[in-house]
Amino acid sequence: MVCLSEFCARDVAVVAEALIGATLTLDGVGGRIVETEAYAADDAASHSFNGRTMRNAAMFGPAGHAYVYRIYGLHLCLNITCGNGSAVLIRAIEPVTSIDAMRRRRGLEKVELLCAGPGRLCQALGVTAAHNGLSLDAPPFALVVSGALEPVVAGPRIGIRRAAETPWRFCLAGSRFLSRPAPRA
DNA sequence: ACTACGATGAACT
DNA sequence: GTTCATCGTAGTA
Repeated sequence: MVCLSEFCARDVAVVAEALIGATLTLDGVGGRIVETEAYAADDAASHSFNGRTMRNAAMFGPAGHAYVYRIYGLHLCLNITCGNGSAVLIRAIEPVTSIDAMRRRRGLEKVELLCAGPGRLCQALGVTAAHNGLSLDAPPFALVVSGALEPVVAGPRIGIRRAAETPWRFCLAGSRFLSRPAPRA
């Protein structure tokens, strides 16, 4: 496999789909990515749509880095940058490693819910605002993309008002770890 | 300075 | 299905 920055520096919808099945960890805590969304630069739903600002600066930095932002004043969301103002939101992970650490942060909870949602997975992995801009190809992060061709279903993105029909949410077909039911194929 | 509003999650009915 | 906590950011003045 080519290096991560090359993998990410492609069409953001292609990257979002290709990231399904990849393994993401932070300090060894993490698992398999099962749900993503693509946000392009020329995309009315994207934070980068109105140009570079203090908050979205990481989206305009190198591909393969973290873009972390706060939403609704309380939750954090983690994205993987794809260059030129585009990024992939990580919406759900299937917990694999250090599930005990996730439970310490999230409380005793069904494993299906530990990383089922962008805010939940940030809490479970221990993502903080200090991780904004860091490479996902170096500690404390590790991101290993899957060589296998995963069965993916696409549908509309969650929780946006503009460009609401664009089918840029990608889910691992049949996964029990999604933030919401997968769109019907 | 002021204001409106989120790429959400949890706790309700 | 509904409500609401909670605040940084960005747009406006």
